[in-house]
Amino acid sequence: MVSIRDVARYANVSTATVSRALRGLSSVTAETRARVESAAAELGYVLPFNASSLASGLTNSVGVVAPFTSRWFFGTVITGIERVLRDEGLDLVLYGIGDAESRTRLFEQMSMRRRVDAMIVLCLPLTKRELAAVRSLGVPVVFVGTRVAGFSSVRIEDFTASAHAVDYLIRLGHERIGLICDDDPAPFGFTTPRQRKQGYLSALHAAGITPLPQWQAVGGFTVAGGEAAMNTLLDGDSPPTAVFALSDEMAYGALRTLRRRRRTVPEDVSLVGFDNHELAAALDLTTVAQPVVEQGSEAVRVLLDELRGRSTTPRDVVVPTELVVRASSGSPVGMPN
Amino acid sequence: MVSIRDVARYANVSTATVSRALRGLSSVTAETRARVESAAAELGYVLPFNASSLASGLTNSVGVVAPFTSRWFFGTVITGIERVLRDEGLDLVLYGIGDAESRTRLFEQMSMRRRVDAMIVLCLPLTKRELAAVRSLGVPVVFVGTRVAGFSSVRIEDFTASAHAVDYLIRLGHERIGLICDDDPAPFGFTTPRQRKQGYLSALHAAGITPLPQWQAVGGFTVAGGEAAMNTLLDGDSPPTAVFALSDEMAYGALRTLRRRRRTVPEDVSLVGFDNHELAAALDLTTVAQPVVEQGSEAVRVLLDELRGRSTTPRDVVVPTELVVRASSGSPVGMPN
DNA sequence: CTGAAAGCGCTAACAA
DNA sequence: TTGTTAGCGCTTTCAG
Repeated sequence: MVSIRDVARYANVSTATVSRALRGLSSVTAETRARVESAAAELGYVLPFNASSLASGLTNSVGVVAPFTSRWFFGTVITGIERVLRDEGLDLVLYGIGDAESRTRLFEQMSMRRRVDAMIVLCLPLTKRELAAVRSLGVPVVFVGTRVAGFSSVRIEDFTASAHAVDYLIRLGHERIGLICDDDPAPFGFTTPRQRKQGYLSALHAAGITPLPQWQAVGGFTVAGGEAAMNTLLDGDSPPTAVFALSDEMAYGALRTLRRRRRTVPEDVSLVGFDNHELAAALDLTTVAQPVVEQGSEAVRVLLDELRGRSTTPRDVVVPTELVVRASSGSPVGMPN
Repeated sequence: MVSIRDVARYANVSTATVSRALRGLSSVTAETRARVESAAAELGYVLPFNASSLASGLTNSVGVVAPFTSRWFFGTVITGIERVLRDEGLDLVLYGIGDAESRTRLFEQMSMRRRVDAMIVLCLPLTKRELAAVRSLGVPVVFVGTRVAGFSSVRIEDFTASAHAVDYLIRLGHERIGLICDDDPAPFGFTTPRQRKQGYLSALHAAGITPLPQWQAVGGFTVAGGEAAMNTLLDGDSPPTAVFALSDEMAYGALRTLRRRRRTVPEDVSLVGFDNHELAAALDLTTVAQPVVEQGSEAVRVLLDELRGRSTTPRDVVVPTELVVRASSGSPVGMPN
């Protein structure tokens, strides 16, 4: 196995110079660097990660903790994260916690200790215990999608965005506006559902509308859940003429129910989702769009600022959302447009 | 920073014993192991990855190369991979190659050299050059979704599955069967599209049907592409009464076109997709289902067998597909059911 | 800007 | 089964 010594000999310099040249340190002549680089290329040499890491104390890796990797939102954030990390020459180590058991295990053993230089946690409000564990890592941590005291975060304004979407339905003339939400408290401790729900309530309140209990149904943030929830809503007393689903995926399920039960959209029921999921356009779904790739890449930028000492106080980056109006929403029948 | 020596002192053993106990080697008394483990827990100690790695020559990491992480298929495979890796105590390092530039960069610098103990490559037929580079890593490599000479693979039978789906349409009574496919050669060098297309052609051929050129349209494996392709198909001479889309996402786009152009499904046009994407059920799409999480976990199992010397010859694991019939397909109008 | 040499903190071989 | 000790292959002082 070719070592740094081979390269040093080949390029007629010391191993220290090889190390410096290959890491791009500025304290090397352009000419020397060129010689070292061509020697390394010639011999097919790259600095072995483990030896460098041991000597320098850095891992050149960032850990990403994600509850799911298969859901569109998470996969898309990860795309944004990965892209910027790789540009910076950092590796992305993925920690999935699909269920309670692996979550416990992850935070008990803290296998990322001394394994990563920094961490990004996706949409996962941590328990006090978990936060303490994460803090004990002693590395910069950025949260995406949730705000956590003492840490940086990148997120959207769930409350405001939801209120705005519901307000749009009110301005269309709707008075009976349903909600497809999640259990409260939500699984995994997600806080997003509650904030979006508060936005819904706030908008109704501002318009002087008192929401009836039968206007709310639990959809569990899945397509199947949205489907069932819409059935519940339609079966209630004085069913809503418009429905706000807290995620596009629940809205897809709701659309299926409406199709099955021969309700036309938006004439019988208007529907608004949340996310601008990749299929929202294909399904003509009005929805609250959030920049997802950008939240990932922005999280890395914030992280790098902390990692490289450019920033020392936690930052809270809020990225903008936008209501995208498509064909699934309109004024209730009998209203002028 | 607490070191292995601190733990050794605390537990009254040598550092070697601490190392053995913490790695779960069998050559340690249960009693000793317990003492070491509690000492480590007490002091919050885990074996630092870089030092262990340098001394042992192993990284305890597996590299995963994926062209996308945001697409459902890839995110889902990664879920399967991650889960098994973590159970085995291995880390997953993600290498995304969303564009040609990052692909080139990855295989030029081979940043995974000495960084991972093994690799999984997702759905990416590599060029000769890239294969040579990967081979030079000297670590086990498993391909998911493509078969590569000299390496193990986990995949489905694209050809057979497609032929079967088209044959189903033929048996329903369809004679004019369209195809929404991809460019040939496909972007990234994907081979899947061609194999599925061959399956389509083969099924038609077996039924004595000569496919007309206007029955084929390019959809680029995206929703928008599927939408456009379906428009093309409908505008052609003697348009098909059934359409086979090589991916569910293209089928979604096709559904949108059909909805917009007031064609009913399946009365006017039957539609069959491929993947059993998470939304296929919600959209009532008949499709070829493939086990996705399982392909990921199976790939890891194959990898572990090679990594641990249990297997030395490449294996080619083919997982089964299944045609899932839903409401988007039926006999052409005028046919008895 | 470059070189010499002393670690970085484990693991593996060997001995007991 | 456990302890002793010599590396693993760089990076980082510190000199020059």
